[in-house]
Amino acid sequence: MSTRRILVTSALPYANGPLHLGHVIEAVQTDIWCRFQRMRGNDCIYVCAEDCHGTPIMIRARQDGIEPEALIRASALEHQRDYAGFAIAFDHFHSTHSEENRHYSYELYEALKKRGVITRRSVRQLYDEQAGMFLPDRFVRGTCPRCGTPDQYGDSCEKCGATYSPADLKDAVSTVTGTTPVLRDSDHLFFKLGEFEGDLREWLASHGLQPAVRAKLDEWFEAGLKDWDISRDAPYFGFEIPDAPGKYFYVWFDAPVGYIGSFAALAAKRGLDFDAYWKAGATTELHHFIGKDISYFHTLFWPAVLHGAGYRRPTGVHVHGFLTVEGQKMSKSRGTNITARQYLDLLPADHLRYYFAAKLGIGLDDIDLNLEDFAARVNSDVVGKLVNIASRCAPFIEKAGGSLGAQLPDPALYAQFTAAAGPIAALIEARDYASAMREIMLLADRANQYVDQQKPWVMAKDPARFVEAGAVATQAINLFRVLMTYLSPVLPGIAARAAEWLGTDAFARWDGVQTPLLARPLGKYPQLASRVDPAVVKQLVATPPVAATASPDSPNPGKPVISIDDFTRLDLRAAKVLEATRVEGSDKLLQLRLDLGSEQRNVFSGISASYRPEDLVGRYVVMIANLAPRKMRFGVSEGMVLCASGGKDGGTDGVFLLSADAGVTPGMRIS
RNA sequence: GGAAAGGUAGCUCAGCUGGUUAGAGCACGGCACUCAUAAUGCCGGGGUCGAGGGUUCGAGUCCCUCCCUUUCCA
Repeated sequence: MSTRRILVTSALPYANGPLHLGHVIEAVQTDIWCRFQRMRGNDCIYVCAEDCHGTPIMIRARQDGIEPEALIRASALEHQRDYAGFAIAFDHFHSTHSEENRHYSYELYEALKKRGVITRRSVRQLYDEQAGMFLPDRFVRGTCPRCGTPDQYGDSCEKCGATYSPADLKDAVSTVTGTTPVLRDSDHLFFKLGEFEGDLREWLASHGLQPAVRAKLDEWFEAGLKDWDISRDAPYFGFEIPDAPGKYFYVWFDAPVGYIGSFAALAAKRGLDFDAYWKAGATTELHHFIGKDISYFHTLFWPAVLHGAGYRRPTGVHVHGFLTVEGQKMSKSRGTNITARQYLDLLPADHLRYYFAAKLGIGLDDIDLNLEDFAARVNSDVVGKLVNIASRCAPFIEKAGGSLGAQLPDPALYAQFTAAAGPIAALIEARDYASAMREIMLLADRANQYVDQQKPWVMAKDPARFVEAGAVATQAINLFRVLMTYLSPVLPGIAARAAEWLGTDAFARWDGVQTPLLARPLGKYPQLASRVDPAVVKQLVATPPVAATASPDSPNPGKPVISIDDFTRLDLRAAKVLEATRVEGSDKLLQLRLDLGSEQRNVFSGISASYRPEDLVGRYVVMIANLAPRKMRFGVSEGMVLCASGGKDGGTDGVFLLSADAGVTPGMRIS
């Protein structure tokens, strides 16, 4: 088999928030494939990068009172740490805010311009005069022009599903300043996607995209390919366009270029041949793993841009569905927006990797993380079936002298297991991991049946039959080794521990299973994996742990000095009380509906003893807007209202709400 | 609104181009075993395959209508 040279990417995480399990499932899908390719002897490179540009980053940095560069640096570190926690084995993780990316963004742009597929025309957009900037759709809210639902985004209505232009919105408000935006014209640069329809059709015809993706593409072709707006006006965090001062590349133009930039940085380090991977006619493979939300960019714009600029096009674009939790889409207020870190703080990475693998097929269907199912599945498959084969046999090896036997008592059974190497490899190659896991677990059942039939524990009661029991164990452990080889791309942590026990080369190569492990001394059997406690799994969607506070009994607690950065982590806002109601069943809590300007929040506050609900409506309070939502018996509290209180030591009873002076409007920042 | 995907045992899912009594894992019940992280093995109960029509000798599998869920709309 000739060695394939493969470059693989997964979508770049955006630098404005932590990694959540939706990012993780994609990275796991990609990582399994890459590890598998390497075991097969292929030369497989996996790159990714931090996606750093765009208005949201700029606004977020401004809100946090830091430079965008500081924001993206911190975010990239956090993302890489979390990816590492899930054993995602990147060859390189780069940044779209890098010299390499600037270089290739310019190069692609220049090439496209030379080819005559960049055009310029005027666009009328909403402009925030106070902030001095054009507003992306997501930064405008207003009333849906069709159904009249208030407080909708500038591009579509959540209620009736209508899509429209922000200029059509009624009572539009900028979420940046809270002011009413005006219409203003500006020249934009466009990529003439329609010029590439023939090339795209030809490319699609020769590449095995998933049927659902293909159907979607047909739909897009049917509708006609429109020009793509690739520029944005200053102020914008990104790359300024060389021949268009004051204009920047739209983040979606330079984001996929991040794949190139990241590879280029790696190539410089390793001395790889750049052209062999990226220039037209390249014989290497290029595979992108993405979520279905961004398939338009990856199946139309990206191949067209690459082709237009004289670059090679992707070999494969592999699209997966979204991750849902407990049957619902991930939602902060429901507590189902599980971050990578939250998971890693509670449970081992391999367990989730297995669960995802067991559910990832080739379709675009959403994948549900059902917590009960997760615990049952992992405990039963990974621990009860797979690891059990090894752990139940290890004692017999020890009794037989500590080494694997010199031959297999049942070579035919072993051959059945190794015969699966081809079919299982084909399934993983085709990214049908769910089917592969099913096949593997069927074999795990067979291995347990074998042990059960042989009854080595009966043999081990008679010292004269220790060797016989050891032979059965040798057979079973070899069966385990075959299965562990198939699973090692999925379970790198367990595979690493098993390799310490069986030998470092035990799972190194896919076809290593052709040679059984015999007459090899084994170390002490290690705990390879442990069961998960369903109660712990439940905590994934429970209240995020509240940061430990100073010990309550220290008088006037002398809290440590903090930096301005610590302070700016708090998003303090002025909020207007829209509704206040007593909470049935609680003598302390009031339920408040707060207006934050851009949104409304539901907050529970323990002020019932000091305030009457009817006195609160209409007044302003101070709230922490970025406090993690907390699930309470009566509902989810999405923030916290600040009060002064004397406490029992202060000698004063009651709590006292903080408020703001006249002139304040809902959502104003407090600093 | 337009389009797509899906609705199969309590749960998570397989069921290819229509063909014998609809499958798996988990959960559940019984039995066996005790080597193993209360693991494993054997047996079993459990589904009008979203609803209603139609095509066919025969439909979970094709067609139509409807209901529900999810997603996409640059």
